[in-house]
Amino acid sequence: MDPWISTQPSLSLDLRVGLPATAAVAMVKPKVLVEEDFFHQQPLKKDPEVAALEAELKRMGAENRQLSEMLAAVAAKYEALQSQFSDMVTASANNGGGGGNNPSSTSEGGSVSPSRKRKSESLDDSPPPPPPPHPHAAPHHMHVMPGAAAAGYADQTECTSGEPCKRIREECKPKISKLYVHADPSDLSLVVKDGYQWRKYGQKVTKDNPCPRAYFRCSFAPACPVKKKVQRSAEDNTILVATYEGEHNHGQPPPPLQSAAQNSDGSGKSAGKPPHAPAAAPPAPVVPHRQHERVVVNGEQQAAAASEMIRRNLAEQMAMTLTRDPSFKAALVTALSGRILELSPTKD
DNA sequence: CGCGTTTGACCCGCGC
DNA sequence: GCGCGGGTCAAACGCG
Repeated sequence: MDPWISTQPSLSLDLRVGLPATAAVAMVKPKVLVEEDFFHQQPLKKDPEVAALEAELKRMGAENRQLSEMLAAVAAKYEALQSQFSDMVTASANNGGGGGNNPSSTSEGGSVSPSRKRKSESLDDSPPPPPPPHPHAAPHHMHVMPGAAAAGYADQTECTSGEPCKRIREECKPKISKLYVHADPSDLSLVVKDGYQWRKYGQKVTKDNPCPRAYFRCSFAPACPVKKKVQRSAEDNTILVATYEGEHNHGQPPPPLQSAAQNSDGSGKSAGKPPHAPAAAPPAPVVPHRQHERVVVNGEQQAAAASEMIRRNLAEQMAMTLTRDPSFKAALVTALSGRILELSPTKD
């Protein structure tokens, strides 16, 4: 993600307060160009007013440069923090993931096991098999909804003697993300096309929602621990809420060449045996919430979508960082007040 | 016949 | 301890 920042050498700040961050970042230079053209097209009216405006423009330009430097500093800080964060993530993946200090989810490695086996396993005193190395390759937090707990990177505290295991289980919960998909209300199939192959293993009517909830497991790789719950929104029947748990430990299945998006969800019967792709898991291929039953069908489009998401996230984070920076605020206030004073009718 | 879905039953955690 | 509700299992069923 950082490459995008580095490709923006001079994010000349165009102080458009109130606009979305993405827009503010996207349109930088045009305004300056227009103003320059404005001056160039009126060279004859070189009266004091124009001179004053020119001086003001120079002043603004200087401020612009200053703000750009501040922005660069913020971006550098962001990069540093980002790399620090990824280091921590990889470190924790190496320590906790394979270290054997993983009290929950030990059953994920085996193809089967969960609850019912647990009883017989508890009778059997054989220790649970060591968990497979947790991939954690690429956190796909992009489409994690703010309310959805992304507990994947919760600090992996050990089970201290006094701590209730409940807490441990909570912290070691697989990463959860939510996806909102717009679907035809007449379509009763709880199908969310996200590019992976899913096998339905259950359906249940829950208390708070008359619409049934469907349970899916990733059927692309036998050992893939990812599960998915799909349920229509109680408020809006046209919205499917897909809740993903865990991370894929395999690559995305190749898109079908023909009849794209027909079978991409695993709802199709002929799942077949897809070629194995043991590469590190890419982020779950999708999808800003509220896609309109639209599937990213090839890698290029996925890359583009992911890149777009990254840029958007980055822009939003930078905007947040900037708005939290008091010095940036001060500079902004100075610039704006200067501009307001300059435009005020009492000016003489 | 093989594979995926359906669906009723069971298990287990949690709150009271 | 008990009941409730969510999650999972597995036999039955359907389809190609």
